[in-house]
Amino acid sequence: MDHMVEGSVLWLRVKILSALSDPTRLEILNYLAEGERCVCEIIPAFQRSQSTISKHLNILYEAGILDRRIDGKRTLYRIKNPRILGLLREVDAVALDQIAELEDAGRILEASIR
Amino acid sequence: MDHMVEGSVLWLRVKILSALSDPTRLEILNYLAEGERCVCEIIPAFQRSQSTISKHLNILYEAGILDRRIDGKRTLYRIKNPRILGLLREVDAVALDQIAELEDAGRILEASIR
DNA sequence: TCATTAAATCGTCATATCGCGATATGTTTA
DNA sequence: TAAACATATCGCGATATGACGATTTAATGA
Repeated sequence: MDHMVEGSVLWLRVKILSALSDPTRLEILNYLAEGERCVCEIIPAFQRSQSTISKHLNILYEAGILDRRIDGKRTLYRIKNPRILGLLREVDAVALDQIAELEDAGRILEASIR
Repeated sequence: MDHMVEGSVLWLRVKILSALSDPTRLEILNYLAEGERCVCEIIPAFQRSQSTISKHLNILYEAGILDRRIDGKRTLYRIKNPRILGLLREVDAVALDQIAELEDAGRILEASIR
């Protein structure tokens, strides 16, 4: 990410994809798919420290994936662009294709043993 | 990626997204969208060393994104699942939404100055 | 105003990633 | 079989990332 111009489409693509390529952040997005939640609700939902969750939320925010608003002493986060959920479903589709392929290979192997 | 079970859907999702979250690899995929190419063609198309390109290709291969076949002394790589191209288009759509949003903000700012 | 609560930020480890040159492996060709 | 070619792999330095506890910032409420 060094030779890239900040704000270029390639740079944005990488920023979005990097933000998504972490298991905790994917689970947070899954959790937020239900709707807006405050940090105080998100923290207990995951086995991570407050500072870790806060950092993950900020990464998703900086990548333009989450939006946030402050309400009193709480901060509420929500998915900014619902298109991101479609994107994640596409990732799932690719992952499921890979699993199906493995299962096929397994069946063929089993059949060849018998 | 520590508490995850290898082969789980979450693990696969992260593996796919991590493989995609690098500018060189995104450009390689863009290049391979045209069709199968040998490593000897891919290397000169990018400002990276042979070993670096080879490693990037292997990461994409390990993530199940590319397929490869050996033909004589060359290795040919191609996109395995065309669905990955749809996925990348979705990423672009999100990135373009973000650019559009920035441009809107710019227009509003400009108008407020005048 | 002082204590409490909520969240962000800082400092620091441990680990992962990217890049490169050097080297190893394998294939064709002379 | 030796030289040349194509690619993968190794080893290493520089930088990035993720995790945590401690600290800071900010708002509320007693």
